[in-house]
Amino acid sequence: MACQMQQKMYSPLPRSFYDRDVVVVARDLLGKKFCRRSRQGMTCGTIVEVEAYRGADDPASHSFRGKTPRNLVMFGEPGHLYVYSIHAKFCLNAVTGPQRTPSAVLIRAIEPTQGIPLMQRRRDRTNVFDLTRGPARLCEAVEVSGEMNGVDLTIGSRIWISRNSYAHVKSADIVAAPRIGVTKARDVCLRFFVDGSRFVSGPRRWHRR
DNA sequence: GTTCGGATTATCT
DNA sequence: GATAATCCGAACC
Repeated sequence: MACQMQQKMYSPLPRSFYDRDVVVVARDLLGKKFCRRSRQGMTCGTIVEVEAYRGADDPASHSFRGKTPRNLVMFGEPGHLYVYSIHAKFCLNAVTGPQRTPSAVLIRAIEPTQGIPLMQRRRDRTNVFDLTRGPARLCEAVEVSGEMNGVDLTIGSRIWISRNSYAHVKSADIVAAPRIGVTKARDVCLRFFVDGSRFVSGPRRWHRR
């Protein structure tokens, strides 16, 4: 029985989860369990901060100027991992749908729940708040790099996202704010994070003017 | 082939 | 909060 429950908890979210509007998926990803199994061991955490990147209508999105070798995965099937490099670091996204729209959710921060010693070793940091706060820090902590670009998130072998019955995030607990680091479309609030979480990167409050 | 800038972070003050 | 470090992809020639 316990085994069955664990099986259900760890099973990856299905393709249909990702095959929806990118903003819906982004908000729905908050509170879900992010899982990464590597040769060194398991690292997991609760997703607390994300950003949505649309397609042709979003000048801040990589897919805004059409298909290139770099952003090819964004144009493909939803539910795949899109990894890109920036400033000599990596960031990881989940490709969303529907209708093959080139949209994706950037996962900016998780609250570590499993494999913390492994994360501390990879990051060369002991402070738990410095392990997975920020997209590039997260990638380093869970060992995701460019080689994993395009991996299917619905298989559940190396990397996946699952339901999390212990951390249900209500709509009222979600704060929307402008995306961090983007120079275009600054006025659009497509960054979402769990209100009150200490594991969120950047400003945790944002006042609408 | 060269230039340019970015969905960042660490390390200062 | 400001700045340097750092490297890859895209755009242009």
